[in-house]
Amino acid sequence: MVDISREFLLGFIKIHVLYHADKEGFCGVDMMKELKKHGYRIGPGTLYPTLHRMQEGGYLASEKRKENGRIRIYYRATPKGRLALSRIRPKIGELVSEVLEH
Amino acid sequence: MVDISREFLLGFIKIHVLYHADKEGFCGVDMMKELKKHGYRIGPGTLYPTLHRMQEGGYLASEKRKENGRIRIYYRATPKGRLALSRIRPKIGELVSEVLEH
DNA sequence: ACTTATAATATCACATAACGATATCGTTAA
DNA sequence: TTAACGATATCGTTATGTGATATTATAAGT
Repeated sequence: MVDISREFLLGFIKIHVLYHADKEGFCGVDMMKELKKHGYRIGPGTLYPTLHRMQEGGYLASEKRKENGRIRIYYRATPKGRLALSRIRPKIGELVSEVLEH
Repeated sequence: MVDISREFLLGFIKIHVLYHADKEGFCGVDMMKELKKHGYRIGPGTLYPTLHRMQEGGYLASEKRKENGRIRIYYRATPKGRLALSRIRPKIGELVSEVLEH
């Protein structure tokens, strides 16, 4: 655990993934860059298995696209993924009202 | 994973734990009740090892107290725990501005 | 055409964590 | 003294996290 607060924030990463998968779709490297912008350092050895599991769990669907000759795998949220996101939202609200506002 | 969004929310539970450990201290059963109020079902087999790990990681300190004859172990946040919490707060803010507000 | 560089994704091996079921341990009530 | 109970601990299995490394495919250089 490199960063002091890493163990608390792994779920946050997945939620960001779900959100972006719902909003616009992304491939692995896109997501790593996006997460880096938010201050999360996540390596391919963590991200890719996570994407695979989220897909197996039915939260994400993937599609292979050729782009500049490269094959890239794009992920989108499934209905189940969107449902999960909608259930997570109020929990974020609770966390805020407790941890941020008090 | 019983609940659809459980895997995303485990970190939330730890953050609630950290928050309450900072604010008022608690013992295991208190925490289970508190989390239940927030809609998280967490069993002793998950909570206690988590508390132990958080203590080993230096986030929590514990103190045994006798209460109605029962020995109960109370947990408080350490300086490191409070530091972690202060680093987590802005991440919650980011999550909100992205997932809740957009 | 062949080699090299590069970019995206996948896998391996090990360590750590989640969690239901069950056990332990100490105290009070009968 | 022992039965019941409440709080915490442990076990065993399965799942997850992670760095390091491999694979795959195209593009660029010679």
